[in-house]
Amino acid sequence: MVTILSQKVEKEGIIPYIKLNNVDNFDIDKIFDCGQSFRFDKVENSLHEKEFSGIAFGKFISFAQDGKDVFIYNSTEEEFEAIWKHYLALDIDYEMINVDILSRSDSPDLARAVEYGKGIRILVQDKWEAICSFIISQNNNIPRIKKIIEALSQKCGQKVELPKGYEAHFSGRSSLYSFPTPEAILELGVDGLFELKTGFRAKYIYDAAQKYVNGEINYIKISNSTTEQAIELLCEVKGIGPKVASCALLFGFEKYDAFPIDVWIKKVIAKYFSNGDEKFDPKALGDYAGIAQQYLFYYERYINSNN
DNA sequence: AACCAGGTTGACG
DNA sequence: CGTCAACATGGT
Repeated sequence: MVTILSQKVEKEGIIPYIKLNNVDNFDIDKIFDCGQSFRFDKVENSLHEKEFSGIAFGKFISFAQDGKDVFIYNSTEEEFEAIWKHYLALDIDYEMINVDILSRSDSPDLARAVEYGKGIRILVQDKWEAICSFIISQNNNIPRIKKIIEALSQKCGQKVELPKGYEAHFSGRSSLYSFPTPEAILELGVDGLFELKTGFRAKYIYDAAQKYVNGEINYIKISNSTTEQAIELLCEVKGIGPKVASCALLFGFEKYDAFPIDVWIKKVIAKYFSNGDEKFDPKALGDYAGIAQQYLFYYERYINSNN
């Protein structure tokens, strides 16, 4: 499905990158602009039509795109196979998923949302990072979520180096520190977290770190559970409710039927999926309801930004 | 100067 | 069980 067209090797002035050609259902702007990840920023004055760079899995990485050509800077072929291919969901058949979603409902609005959101991919993010990030996201807005996560990373993450020659691919806004481990969060303590302007979420983050380290939150067990059970497991952490749990599962655990219900989606349900007073059940949208949710979310925000 | 931001908690009917 | 203020902080 995805082939590596070329891999430039490091030599005078030419930095290594990977190029993939003819990639369908893939749009870098939509992927990094739909609110699922917080550590990537658009690269201004990119050599490509669109480019986002940031930190994931402790590495600086940049994803760029011209038409159906995708470029990955600062990755070897081995790393691409081991990490980025899965992270970008390039091993997942979105054509099939879109067909499946559309087969679950005859709503023309859903069809429009899928059409409009085509190209979004659910990243497969680090599990701890997803849990922690979406705790921070509660009752908060995206710019400030990013700011808090950056501060947290600078405070107790690991320094990540920007390889020589990659300055042009660095957005310059995101910092060069990895996302902190739960152990580092424990060392920082509730007071340290509070100083980073996390507010009432400080004790929530600490509790999550504690339960992640001592095994009360067992990511293997969560992975092997049904989405319904996994939500219950995650909700044992103070500050994780059904919405945050669903986000962590959708964005970190490949639980594509997890369906986070936030204020926007509430509006979507009321507008498009209200059948009298019968309650809407996300199960109606099938095994990929969470991906449908992303399409609907992205579409609804677009509708509301143009009026 | 109020009100909101991709929610959750704990208290109260 | 459903409802609702309070919760930090920064931006309009």
